[in-house]
Amino acid sequence: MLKYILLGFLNYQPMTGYELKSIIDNSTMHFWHAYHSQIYTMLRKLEDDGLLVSEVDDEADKLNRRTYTITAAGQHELQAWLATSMANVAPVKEELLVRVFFSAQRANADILDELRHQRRLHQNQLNEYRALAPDHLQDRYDSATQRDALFWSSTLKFGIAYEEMYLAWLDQLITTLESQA
Amino acid sequence: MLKYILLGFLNYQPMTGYELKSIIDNSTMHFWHAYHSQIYTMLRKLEDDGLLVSEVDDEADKLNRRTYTITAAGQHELQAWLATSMANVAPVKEELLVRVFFSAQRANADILDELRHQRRLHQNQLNEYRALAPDHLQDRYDSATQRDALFWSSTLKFGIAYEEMYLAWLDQLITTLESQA
DNA sequence: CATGCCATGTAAGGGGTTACATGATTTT
DNA sequence: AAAATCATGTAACCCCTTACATGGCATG
Repeated sequence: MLKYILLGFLNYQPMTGYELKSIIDNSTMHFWHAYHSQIYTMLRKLEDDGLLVSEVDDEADKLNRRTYTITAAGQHELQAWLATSMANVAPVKEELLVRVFFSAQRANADILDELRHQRRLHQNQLNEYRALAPDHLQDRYDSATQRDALFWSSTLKFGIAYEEMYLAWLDQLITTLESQA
Repeated sequence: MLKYILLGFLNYQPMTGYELKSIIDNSTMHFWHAYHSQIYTMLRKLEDDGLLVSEVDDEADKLNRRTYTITAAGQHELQAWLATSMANVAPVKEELLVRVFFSAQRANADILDELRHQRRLHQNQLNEYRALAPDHLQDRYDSATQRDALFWSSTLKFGIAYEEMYLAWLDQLITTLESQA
Protein backbone atom coordinates (compact mmCIF):
# COMPACT_ATOMS: atom_id res chain seq x y z
CA MET A 1 0.00 0.00 0.00
CA LEU A 2 2.85 2.36 0.88
CA LYS A 3 4.05 1.74 -2.66
CA TYR A 4 0.95 3.41 -4.10
CA ILE A 5 0.98 6.25 -1.61
CA LEU A 6 4.53 7.12 -2.66
CA LEU A 7 3.66 6.79 -6.35
CA GLY A 8 0.51 8.82 -5.76
CA PHE A 9 2.30 11.76 -4.18
CA LEU A 10 5.20 11.66 -6.64
CA ASN A 11 2.64 11.76 -9.42
CA TYR A 12 1.99 15.38 -8.41
CA GLN A 13 5.62 16.43 -8.32
CA PRO A 14 9.17 15.14 -7.62
CA MET A 15 10.09 15.00 -3.94
CA THR A 16 12.63 13.72 -1.42
CA GLY A 17 11.98 10.93 1.06
CA TYR A 18 11.95 13.45 3.85
CA GLU A 19 9.28 15.52 2.15
CA LEU A 20 7.20 12.42 1.53
CA LYS A 21 7.47 11.48 5.20
CA SER A 22 6.32 14.95 6.20
CA ILE A 23 3.40 14.93 3.75
CA ILE A 24 2.25 11.50 4.88
CA ASP A 25 2.41 12.68 8.50
CA ASN A 26 0.28 15.68 7.62
CA SER A 27 -2.24 14.32 5.18
CA THR A 28 -2.75 10.56 5.23
CA MET A 29 -2.17 10.02 8.94
CA HIS A 30 -5.89 9.44 9.49
CA PHE A 31 -5.90 6.40 7.19
CA TRP A 32 -2.28 5.36 6.63
CA HIS A 33 1.06 5.99 8.25
CA ALA A 34 4.65 4.88 7.69
CA TYR A 35 8.04 5.13 9.38
CA HIS A 36 10.88 6.91 7.64
CA SER A 37 12.87 3.66 7.64
CA GLN A 38 10.10 2.08 5.61
CA ILE A 39 9.80 5.01 3.21
CA TYR A 40 13.50 5.17 2.31
CA THR A 41 13.63 1.41 1.81
CA MET A 42 10.53 1.39 -0.36
CA LEU A 43 11.77 4.31 -2.49
CA ARG A 44 14.96 2.37 -3.28
CA LYS A 45 12.90 -0.68 -4.16
CA LEU A 46 10.59 1.29 -6.45
CA GLU A 47 13.64 2.76 -8.18
CA ASP A 48 15.08 -0.75 -8.65
CA ASP A 49 11.75 -1.72 -10.18
CA GLY A 50 11.93 1.18 -12.63
CA LEU A 51 8.88 3.01 -11.24
CA LEU A 52 10.93 5.95 -9.98
CA VAL A 53 14.24 7.62 -10.81
CA SER A 54 16.29 9.67 -8.34
CA GLU A 55 19.17 12.11 -8.32
CA VAL A 56 21.31 13.92 -5.75
CA ASP A 57 22.40 17.45 -6.62
CA ASP A 58 25.89 17.38 -5.10
CA GLU A 59 26.76 20.86 -6.33
CA ALA A 60 23.88 22.78 -4.87
CA ASP A 61 23.55 21.06 -1.53
CA LYS A 62 25.60 19.06 0.92
CA LEU A 63 22.63 17.40 2.59
CA ASN A 64 22.62 14.50 0.14
CA ARG A 65 18.98 15.16 -0.56
CA ARG A 66 17.77 12.55 -3.03
CA THR A 67 14.89 13.73 -5.18
CA TYR A 68 12.60 11.05 -6.63
CA THR A 69 10.65 11.42 -9.87
CA ILE A 70 7.94 9.06 -11.07
CA THR A 71 8.54 7.32 -14.42
CA ALA A 72 5.99 6.50 -17.13
CA ALA A 73 6.06 2.91 -15.85
CA GLY A 74 5.33 4.20 -12.35
CA GLN A 75 2.39 6.29 -13.55
CA HIS A 76 1.04 3.30 -15.42
CA GLU A 77 1.33 1.05 -12.36
CA LEU A 78 -0.44 3.62 -10.19
CA GLN A 79 -3.35 3.97 -12.60
CA ALA A 80 -3.58 0.20 -13.04
CA TRP A 81 -3.83 -0.24 -9.29
CA LEU A 82 -6.48 2.46 -8.92
CA ALA A 83 -8.52 0.67 -11.60
CA THR A 84 -8.58 -2.61 -9.67
CA SER A 85 -11.47 -3.31 -7.33
CA MET A 86 -11.20 -4.21 -3.65
CA ALA A 87 -12.60 -7.69 -3.15
CA ASN A 88 -13.25 -7.38 0.59
CA VAL A 89 -13.65 -4.78 3.29
CA ALA A 90 -10.38 -3.97 5.01
CA PRO A 91 -10.26 -5.79 8.36
CA VAL A 92 -10.28 -3.56 11.44
CA LYS A 93 -7.56 -4.02 14.07
CA GLU A 94 -8.34 -2.15 17.27
CA GLU A 95 -6.25 -2.92 20.32
CA LEU A 96 -8.60 -1.17 22.74
CA LEU A 97 -11.44 -3.48 21.71
CA VAL A 98 -9.26 -6.50 22.49
CA ARG A 99 -8.72 -5.06 25.96
CA VAL A 100 -12.40 -4.31 26.48
CA PHE A 101 -13.39 -7.75 25.24
CA PHE A 102 -11.34 -9.43 27.99
CA SER A 103 -12.02 -6.90 30.76
CA ALA A 104 -14.69 -8.73 32.74
CA GLN A 105 -12.31 -9.63 35.56
CA ARG A 106 -10.97 -6.11 35.95
CA ALA A 107 -12.31 -3.52 38.39
CA ASN A 108 -14.60 -0.86 36.93
CA ALA A 109 -12.39 1.91 38.31
CA ASP A 110 -9.37 0.59 36.39
CA ILE A 111 -11.32 0.13 33.18
CA LEU A 112 -12.77 3.63 33.50
CA ASP A 113 -9.28 5.09 33.94
CA GLU A 114 -8.21 3.55 30.66
CA LEU A 115 -11.41 4.51 28.83
CA ARG A 116 -11.18 8.13 29.99
CA HIS A 117 -7.53 8.21 28.96
CA GLN A 118 -8.47 6.94 25.52
CA ARG A 119 -11.28 9.45 25.39
CA ARG A 120 -8.81 12.31 25.85
CA LEU A 121 -6.54 10.92 23.13
CA HIS A 122 -9.39 10.59 20.65
CA GLN A 123 -10.76 14.03 21.53
CA ASN A 124 -7.29 15.44 20.77
CA GLN A 125 -7.20 13.57 17.49
CA LEU A 126 -10.61 14.94 16.55
CA ASN A 127 -9.59 18.49 17.46
CA GLU A 128 -6.50 18.17 15.26
CA TYR A 129 -8.54 17.03 12.28
CA ARG A 130 -11.07 19.82 12.76
CA ALA A 131 -8.30 22.39 12.96
CA LEU A 132 -7.01 21.48 9.51
CA ALA A 133 -8.19 23.98 6.96
CA PRO A 134 -10.07 22.22 4.15
CA ASP A 135 -7.37 23.32 1.70
CA HIS A 136 -4.36 22.74 3.95
CA LEU A 137 -2.84 20.43 1.34
CA GLN A 138 -3.70 22.42 -1.75
CA ASP A 139 -1.22 25.12 -0.81
CA ARG A 140 1.62 22.63 -1.11
CA TYR A 141 0.96 21.50 -4.66
CA ASP A 142 0.93 23.64 -7.78
CA SER A 143 -0.75 20.89 -9.74
CA ALA A 144 -3.52 20.20 -7.23
CA THR A 145 -6.99 20.89 -8.56
CA GLN A 146 -10.40 21.54 -7.06
CA ARG A 147 -11.10 17.90 -7.80
CA ASP A 148 -8.06 16.79 -5.78
CA ALA A 149 -9.31 18.93 -2.90
CA LEU A 150 -12.71 17.22 -3.07
CA PHE A 151 -11.20 13.77 -2.50
CA TRP A 152 -8.68 14.95 0.07
CA SER A 153 -11.36 16.63 2.14
CA SER A 154 -13.55 13.55 1.79
CA THR A 155 -10.90 11.39 3.47
CA LEU A 156 -10.53 14.00 6.20
CA LYS A 157 -14.30 13.85 6.74
CA PHE A 158 -13.89 10.12 7.24
CA GLY A 159 -11.28 10.76 9.91
CA ILE A 160 -13.59 13.21 11.68
CA ALA A 161 -16.60 10.87 11.45
CA TYR A 162 -14.46 8.02 12.76
CA GLU A 163 -13.31 9.95 15.81
CA GLU A 164 -16.84 11.21 16.51
CA MET A 165 -18.12 7.63 16.34
CA TYR A 166 -15.29 6.48 18.59
CA LEU A 167 -16.02 9.16 21.20
CA ALA A 168 -19.74 8.37 21.19
CA TRP A 169 -18.97 4.67 21.70
CA LEU A 170 -16.54 5.45 24.54
CA ASP A 171 -19.09 7.74 26.20
CA GLN A 172 -21.72 5.04 26.02
CA LEU A 173 -19.47 2.45 27.66
CA ILE A 174 -18.19 4.93 30.25
CA THR A 175 -21.76 5.86 31.21
CA THR A 176 -22.75 2.22 31.51
CA LEU A 177 -19.83 1.43 33.80
CA GLU A 178 -20.34 4.57 35.89
CA SER A 179 -23.96 3.63 36.51
CA GLN A 180 -22.73 0.41 38.13
CA ALA A 181 -20.74 2.23 40.80
CA MET B 1 -1.88 -8.84 20.15
CA LEU B 2 -2.87 -12.30 18.93
CA LYS B 3 -0.94 -13.55 21.95
CA TYR B 4 -3.39 -11.88 24.33
CA ILE B 5 -6.45 -12.92 22.34
CA LEU B 6 -5.37 -16.56 22.64
CA LEU B 7 -4.55 -16.18 26.33
CA GLY B 8 -7.84 -14.34 26.82
CA PHE B 9 -9.97 -17.10 25.32
CA LEU B 10 -8.00 -19.90 26.95
CA ASN B 11 -8.53 -18.13 30.26
CA TYR B 12 -12.19 -19.19 29.98
CA GLN B 13 -11.52 -22.82 29.16
CA PRO B 14 -9.02 -25.15 27.44
CA MET B 15 -9.40 -25.34 23.66
CA THR B 16 -7.77 -26.57 20.46
CA GLY B 17 -6.27 -24.30 17.81
CA TYR B 18 -9.15 -25.10 15.52
CA GLU B 19 -11.71 -24.03 18.11
CA LEU B 20 -9.79 -20.82 18.75
CA LYS B 21 -9.76 -20.07 15.03
CA SER B 22 -13.50 -20.62 14.87
CA ILE B 23 -14.19 -18.44 17.92
CA ILE B 24 -12.00 -15.62 16.60
CA ASP B 25 -13.85 -15.81 13.28
CA ASN B 26 -17.16 -15.55 15.08
CA SER B 27 -16.50 -13.06 17.83
CA THR B 28 -13.49 -10.80 17.34
CA MET B 29 -13.66 -10.52 13.56
CA HIS B 30 -14.93 -6.95 13.84
CA PHE B 31 -11.77 -5.77 15.62
CA TRP B 32 -9.13 -8.48 15.12
CA HIS B 33 -8.62 -11.43 12.84
CA ALA B 34 -5.92 -14.07 12.34
CA TYR B 35 -5.08 -16.89 9.93
CA HIS B 36 -4.93 -20.45 11.17
CA SER B 37 -1.25 -20.61 10.20
CA GLN B 38 -0.61 -17.74 12.58
CA ILE B 39 -2.68 -19.24 15.39
CA TYR B 40 -0.95 -22.64 15.39
CA THR B 41 2.47 -20.99 15.25
CA MET B 42 1.65 -18.63 18.11
CA LEU B 43 0.21 -21.42 20.27
CA ARG B 44 3.50 -23.33 19.96
CA LYS B 45 5.43 -20.22 20.87
CA LEU B 46 3.27 -19.51 23.92
CA GLU B 47 3.78 -23.09 25.03
CA ASP B 48 7.56 -22.71 24.60
CA ASP B 49 7.31 -19.59 26.75
CA GLY B 50 5.49 -21.50 29.48
CA LEU B 51 2.23 -19.55 29.17
CA LEU B 52 0.30 -22.56 27.89
CA VAL B 53 0.50 -26.34 28.13
CA SER B 54 -0.96 -28.74 25.57
CA GLU B 55 -1.79 -32.41 25.22
CA VAL B 56 -3.04 -34.77 22.52
CA ASP B 57 -5.42 -37.49 23.63
CA ASP B 58 -4.20 -40.30 21.36
CA GLU B 59 -6.54 -42.86 22.86
CA ALA B 60 -9.80 -41.06 22.40
CA ASP B 61 -9.29 -39.54 19.00
CA LYS B 62 -7.22 -39.97 15.87
CA LEU B 63 -7.53 -36.37 14.73
CA ASN B 64 -4.42 -35.31 16.61
CA ARG B 65 -6.41 -32.61 18.31
CA ARG B 66 -4.10 -30.67 20.57
CA THR B 67 -5.85 -29.05 23.50
CA TYR B 68 -4.20 -25.99 25.05
CA THR B 69 -4.59 -24.94 28.67
CA ILE B 70 -3.45 -21.66 30.14
CA THR B 71 -0.86 -21.80 32.94
CA ALA B 72 -0.61 -19.61 36.04
CA ALA B 73 2.20 -17.74 34.26
CA GLY B 74 -0.11 -17.24 31.28
CA GLN B 75 -2.90 -15.88 33.45
CA HIS B 76 -0.46 -13.54 35.13
CA GLU B 77 0.86 -12.28 31.79
CA LEU B 78 -2.68 -11.66 30.54
CA GLN B 79 -3.68 -9.68 33.63
CA ALA B 80 -0.42 -7.71 33.52
CA TRP B 81 -1.07 -6.75 29.92
CA LEU B 82 -4.66 -5.70 30.62
CA ALA B 83 -3.37 -3.47 33.40
CA THR B 84 -1.03 -1.54 31.10
CA SER B 85 -2.29 1.62 29.46
CA MET B 86 -2.29 2.34 25.73
CA ALA B 87 -0.02 5.32 25.08
CA ASN B 88 -1.50 6.27 21.72
CA VAL B 89 -4.57 5.75 19.62
CA ALA B 90 -4.26 2.79 17.29
CA PRO B 91 -3.45 4.04 13.78
CA VAL B 92 -6.15 3.43 11.16
CA LYS B 93 -5.19 1.68 7.91
CA GLU B 94 -7.94 1.94 5.30
CA GLU B 95 -7.08 0.95 1.75
CA LEU B 96 -10.22 2.49 0.27
CA LEU B 97 -9.23 5.91 1.61
CA VAL B 98 -5.85 5.60 -0.11
CA ARG B 99 -7.69 4.94 -3.35
CA VAL B 100 -10.10 7.84 -2.84
CA PHE B 101 -7.26 10.18 -1.91
CA PHE B 102 -5.58 9.63 -5.29
CA SER B 103 -8.74 9.40 -7.40
CA ALA B 104 -8.82 12.88 -8.92
CA GLN B 105 -7.69 11.68 -12.35
CA ARG B 106 -10.24 8.88 -12.53
CA ALA B 107 -13.66 9.14 -14.18
CA ASN B 108 -16.61 9.61 -11.83
CA ALA B 109 -18.35 6.57 -13.27
CA ASP B 110 -15.40 4.32 -12.38
CA ILE B 111 -15.08 5.74 -8.89
CA LEU B 112 -18.82 5.36 -8.32
CA ASP B 113 -18.64 1.71 -9.39
CA GLU B 114 -16.05 1.03 -6.73
CA LEU B 115 -17.84 3.06 -4.05
CA ARG B 116 -21.15 1.28 -4.68
CA HIS B 117 -19.34 -2.04 -4.59
CA GLN B 118 -17.83 -1.13 -1.24
CA ARG B 119 -21.22 0.05 -0.06
CA ARG B 120 -22.69 -3.38 -0.71
CA LEU B 121 -19.84 -5.07 1.16
CA HIS B 122 -20.21 -2.81 4.18
CA GLN B 123 -23.98 -3.18 4.17
CA ASN B 124 -23.49 -6.96 4.26
CA GLN B 125 -21.04 -6.61 7.11
CA LEU B 126 -23.50 -4.47 9.05
CA ASN B 127 -26.32 -6.92 8.44
CA GLU B 128 -24.17 -9.76 9.75
CA TYR B 129 -23.35 -7.88 12.94
CA ARG B 130 -27.00 -6.98 13.50
CA ALA B 131 -28.04 -10.60 13.00
CA LEU B 132 -25.83 -11.77 15.88
CA ALA B 133 -27.90 -12.35 18.97
CA PRO B 134 -26.57 -10.29 21.89
CA ASP B 135 -25.70 -13.50 23.72
CA HIS B 136 -24.41 -15.51 20.75
CA LEU B 137 -21.11 -16.06 22.58
CA GLN B 138 -22.46 -16.71 26.03
CA ASP B 139 -23.91 -20.02 24.94
CA ARG B 140 -20.43 -21.33 24.17
CA TYR B 141 -18.87 -20.70 27.57
CA ASP B 142 -19.93 -22.18 30.86
CA SER B 143 -17.84 -19.70 32.75
CA ALA B 144 -19.08 -16.61 30.91
CA THR B 145 -20.88 -14.13 33.13
CA GLN B 146 -23.32 -11.27 32.62
CA ARG B 147 -20.31 -9.03 32.95
CA ASP B 148 -18.50 -10.83 30.11
CA ALA B 149 -21.60 -10.35 27.98
CA LEU B 150 -21.59 -6.62 28.71
CA PHE B 151 -18.10 -6.16 27.28
CA TRP B 152 -18.63 -8.54 24.39
CA SER B 153 -21.77 -6.75 23.30
CA SER B 154 -19.99 -3.42 23.71
CA THR B 155 -17.36 -4.41 21.14
CA LEU B 156 -20.13 -5.60 18.83
CA LYS B 157 -21.79 -2.19 19.21
CA PHE B 158 -18.51 -0.67 18.07
CA GLY B 159 -18.56 -2.83 14.95
CA ILE B 160 -22.12 -1.76 14.19
CA ALA B 161 -21.38 1.93 14.81
CA TYR B 162 -18.30 1.66 12.61
CA GLU B 163 -20.21 0.16 9.69
CA GLU B 164 -23.02 2.71 10.07
CA MET B 165 -20.47 5.51 10.03
CA TYR B 166 -18.76 3.96 7.01
CA LEU B 167 -22.03 3.67 5.07
CA ALA B 168 -22.99 7.27 5.87
CA TRP B 169 -19.59 8.46 4.65
CA LEU B 170 -19.87 6.41 1.45
CA ASP B 171 -23.38 7.74 0.81
CA GLN B 172 -22.17 11.30 1.23
CA LEU B 173 -19.34 10.86 -1.26
CA ILE B 174 -21.55 8.93 -3.69
CA THR B 175 -24.17 11.70 -3.61
CA THR B 176 -21.53 14.36 -4.19
CA LEU B 177 -20.11 12.55 -7.21
CA GLU B 178 -23.56 11.78 -8.63
CA SER B 179 -24.51 15.43 -8.48
CA GLN B 180 -21.59 16.17 -10.80
CA ALA B 181 -22.92 13.96 -13.57
C1' DC C 1 -17.34 -42.87 -3.08
C1' DA C 2 -17.33 -37.93 -3.41
C1' DT C 3 -17.85 -33.65 -1.14
C1' DG C 4 -17.42 -30.86 2.67
C1' DC C 5 -15.81 -30.10 7.00
C1' DC C 6 -12.49 -31.14 10.81
C1' DA C 7 -7.73 -30.57 12.11
C1' DT C 8 -2.79 -29.27 12.09
C1' DG C 9 1.13 -27.95 10.42
C1' DT C 10 5.46 -25.64 7.34
C1' DA C 11 7.63 -22.23 4.30
C1' DA C 12 8.48 -18.16 1.62
C1' DG C 13 7.92 -13.54 1.11
C1' DG C 14 6.35 -9.09 2.39
C1' DG C 15 5.50 -5.37 5.48
C1' DG C 16 5.78 -2.97 9.87
C1' DT C 17 8.34 -1.55 14.20
C1' DT C 18 12.19 -0.29 16.94
C1' DA C 19 16.75 0.72 17.48
C1' DC C 20 21.09 2.05 15.87
C1' DA C 21 23.85 5.32 13.30
C1' DT C 22 25.53 9.55 11.17
C1' DG C 23 25.98 14.25 9.91
C1' DA C 24 24.45 19.14 8.17
C1' DT C 25 21.68 23.28 8.82
C1' DT C 26 18.94 26.48 11.29
C1' DT C 27 17.25 28.71 15.27
C1' DT C 28 17.64 30.44 19.93
C1' DA D 1 27.30 27.06 21.86
C1' DA D 2 23.32 24.24 22.38
C1' DA D 3 19.07 22.52 20.78
C1' DA D 4 15.91 21.61 17.28
C1' DT D 5 15.16 20.28 12.84
C1' DC D 6 16.66 18.56 8.37
C1' DA D 7 18.11 14.43 6.00
C1' DT D 8 19.24 9.57 4.99
C1' DG D 9 20.23 5.26 5.76
C1' DT D 10 20.91 -0.04 7.93
C1' DA D 11 19.69 -4.06 10.77
C1' DA D 12 17.14 -7.15 13.63
C1' DC D 13 12.94 -8.80 14.83
C1' DC D 14 8.31 -9.72 14.63
C1' DC D 15 3.94 -10.21 12.48
C1' DC D 16 0.97 -11.02 8.55
C1' DT D 17 -0.34 -13.20 4.21
C1' DT D 18 -0.43 -16.73 0.83
C1' DA D 19 0.50 -21.05 -0.60
C1' DC D 20 1.69 -25.66 0.04
C1' DA D 21 0.82 -30.02 2.35
C1' DT D 22 -1.42 -33.81 4.70
C1' DG D 23 -4.94 -36.73 6.44
C1' DG D 24 -9.36 -38.16 9.23
C1' DC D 25 -14.41 -38.00 9.76
C1' DA D 26 -19.24 -37.55 8.44
C1' DT D 27 -23.02 -37.18 5.24
C1' DG D 28 -25.53 -38.10 1.22
